[in-house]
Amino acid sequence: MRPIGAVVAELSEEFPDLTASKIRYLEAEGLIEPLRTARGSRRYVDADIDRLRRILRLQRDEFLPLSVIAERLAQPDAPESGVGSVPATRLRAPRPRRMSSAEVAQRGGVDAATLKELAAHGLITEMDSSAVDVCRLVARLREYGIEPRHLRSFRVAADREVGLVQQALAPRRGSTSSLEERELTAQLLALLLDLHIALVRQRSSTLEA
Amino acid sequence: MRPIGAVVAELSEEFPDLTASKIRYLEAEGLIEPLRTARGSRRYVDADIDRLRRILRLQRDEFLPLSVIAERLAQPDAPESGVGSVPATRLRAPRPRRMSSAEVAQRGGVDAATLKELAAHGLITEMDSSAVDVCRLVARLREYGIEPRHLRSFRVAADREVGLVQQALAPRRGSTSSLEERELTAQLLALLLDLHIALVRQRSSTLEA
DNA sequence: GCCGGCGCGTGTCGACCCGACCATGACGGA
DNA sequence: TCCGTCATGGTCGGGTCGACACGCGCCGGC
Repeated sequence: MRPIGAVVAELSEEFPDLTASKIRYLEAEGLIEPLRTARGSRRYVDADIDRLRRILRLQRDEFLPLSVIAERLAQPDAPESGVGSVPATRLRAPRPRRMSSAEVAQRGGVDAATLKELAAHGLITEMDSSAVDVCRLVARLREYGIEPRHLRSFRVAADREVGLVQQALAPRRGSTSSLEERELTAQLLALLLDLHIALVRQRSSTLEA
Repeated sequence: MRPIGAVVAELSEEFPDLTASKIRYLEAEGLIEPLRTARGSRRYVDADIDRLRRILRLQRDEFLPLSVIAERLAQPDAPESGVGSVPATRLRAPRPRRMSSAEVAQRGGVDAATLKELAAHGLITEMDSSAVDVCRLVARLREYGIEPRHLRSFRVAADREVGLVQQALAPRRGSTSSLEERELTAQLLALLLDLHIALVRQRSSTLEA
């Protein structure tokens, strides 16, 4: 239950260039709504401070624009860590362009032999921009001693992941537009990706101990 | 070796609202420097296109300001794939807190039975904040008819992924500080995660056709 | 009487878009 | 062959929008 000046003082440790002006602006943009005294003076409770702190961190650490921050705080879906949306857009956006093998190899920074190896292990099925990404990643993994043959299980995992989505959406087949279907596919894949991430994190944290 | 219009055409698939004006602006800001013909017309080679694509992805997917993008591209640390940093921070950041099963179930929005099922399938091994994430995701996947038993392969995939990292870093064991080691682990996991994403994308794009 | 708070207007910076105006090269018709 | 026109690309200056900083004049309380 503090006035705006106290809020600035309290948060100025973590955010030295926070000003009352900025806090008012955030309110004008609908990101916070503090209580008001009878005279119109703003009063902030602990929950407001917490929310404010989260907003400022998202700005400072992740450079998010306020509009995106607002969205993210509005959805209690994935409140901590709040990544979710990133794999979603990443999965949805780029519609791949077909290329020649030579182009893929060149852009991906690998030689023809490596490319053949990747195809043989099922890591590349289409020659397009996603294949270029795969090449680049494989090249970097090599620096750590990880070879394409070690990565076969990734192919299996990806196949299952996509297969699961296909299976889950099979009942709706035909009853929705193809646009909606693409959207649904992207959403489901994003969810599964988050699950994958969460599981890996769980494993790797036990690994540290 | 294409003029600016061709660049716009080529990239407008992935970035529909890309304009020549914007490309010129990015050049003015020092993010790209294409060749020039004798007459002064800009000419872009493949490397320029790749760099441009990375810049645009960082803008679209991570909302980074150009100044930060410039920095990031200047350092060859984790330049490729552009995503890397996101799973990296996601993987690195939250140090898990241990909780009771009841708390995990409550926070994750599932009942005790579901939690037991998840543990039985190996999807939850530790009762901590990552387990809460898993619960939430599973709950949402249920809306699509995907049950915990369908997700066993995810456990396997996560195990292999972490195992691979462990194996790859085994030779360096002891020769580096534990801090560096954690950093390396996070980097490698991020790379593998990107690979996973790229593979899934490749699969799902063939699925559409 | 001074300080903290209020709203309001104006200024700034980043990230662009757009229109004006000029140069070039390819074209089709007189 | 010459000429008009059109598509494409160049610079330059102004306009816009988001995200603020700052200063003003005005209040109310101690």
